[in-house]
Amino acid sequence: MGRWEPNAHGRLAAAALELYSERGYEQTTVAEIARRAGLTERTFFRHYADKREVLFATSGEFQELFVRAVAGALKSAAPIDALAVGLDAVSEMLTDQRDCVRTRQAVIMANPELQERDLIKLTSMSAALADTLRRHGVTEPAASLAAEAGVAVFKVGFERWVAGDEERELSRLMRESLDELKAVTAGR
Amino acid sequence: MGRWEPNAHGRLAAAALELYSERGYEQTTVAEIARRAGLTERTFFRHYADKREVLFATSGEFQELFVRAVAGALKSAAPIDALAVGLDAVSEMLTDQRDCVRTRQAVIMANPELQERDLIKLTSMSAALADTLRRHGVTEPAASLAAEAGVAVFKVGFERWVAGDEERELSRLMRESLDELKAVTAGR
DNA sequence: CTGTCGATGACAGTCACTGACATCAACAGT
DNA sequence: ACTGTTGATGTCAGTGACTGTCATCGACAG
Repeated sequence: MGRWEPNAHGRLAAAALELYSERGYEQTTVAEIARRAGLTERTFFRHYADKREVLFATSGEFQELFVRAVAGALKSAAPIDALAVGLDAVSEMLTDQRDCVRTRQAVIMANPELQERDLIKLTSMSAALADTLRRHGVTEPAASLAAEAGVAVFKVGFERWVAGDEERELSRLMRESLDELKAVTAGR
Repeated sequence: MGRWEPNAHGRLAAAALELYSERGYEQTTVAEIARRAGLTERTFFRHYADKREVLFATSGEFQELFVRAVAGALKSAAPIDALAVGLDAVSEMLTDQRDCVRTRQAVIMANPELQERDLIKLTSMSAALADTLRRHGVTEPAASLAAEAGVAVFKVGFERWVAGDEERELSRLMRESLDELKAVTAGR
């Protein structure tokens, strides 16, 4: 057995989400998060680069899933259809964790600093998708634009899922959003 | 004559851009910016909410120009064509200030915190465009998606303009980007 | 001449974040 | 069993962004 309680990383993330959700992001100090996790402030910053990052621990995993799904589909599909496959993959992942995702999103939406961090994660996602498209022969600027379009569809579909009642499936909302984007860019 | 030198706001913005550009954003303290502008740190924060915001003083004006152009065109054009008119309007505005815009963009690209702020300004722009589309009868989610698409085209066109040589006109790059987006969402 | 106003300065305080060094269980090699 | 190393953590003293509060004092209205 180790010298310390295991999973300090996860304990910090859980404590942070609780506190941000209970009293708000700004009203929570890093020292409080660390104390609830049974650690010190200094140790918090050894696990997370800053006070915001603790809410985005899984974003790398999320990005990888999206990118892998798109890369797999690209061998036999047009870029826009490969992106649809990726959107389907992430929809499934999010559907499994609906309550946790909603709590987290409520915290993010309540604070501009967290929204900024969220946006740069989506930009990172867009860059990774564009890179994948390029590796499969899509040229610029089509690759960047397709990736941006895919992320835009994700943003709108996700927002509707979080805001709406539980009846509407995420994957269905994603497909509807993609169809709307196609319609609107076609001039309708 | 006033008690103080005029245009404290502008002096702070100029001093900040200089210092960020000369030695980098992180290596510059707010006290240094204020001193170069002949003011104190406390006064800096009366003019700008934080150290980042001083680089985004004109973003409100920029957003208004874009929105107004789109709103004007919407009376007789489809959403996507109205957005094209807006892109043309902002292209003209930026073309007039090419050197200053490039300096500023180099500073932003060199620092993640500034990129985050840039992204939330673009999101604000997207929200304003979506609102304008809704006011002109476009329903959700088409309005949000069209707005996101317009901003995506702006991002890609602008990036190519800043990165490329001076021969390529911004408005031309914007139109090319929009055409590429149409092509890629149509499945090609 | 006088009272209000508005932009600024002065100053103390909180908190996010960092660097440097100390601690000490676990573990490997002998 | 002895010992040196390792790695996650604690401790502590910073720096700098940002805020609240009160003082200052030309301009300007009446």
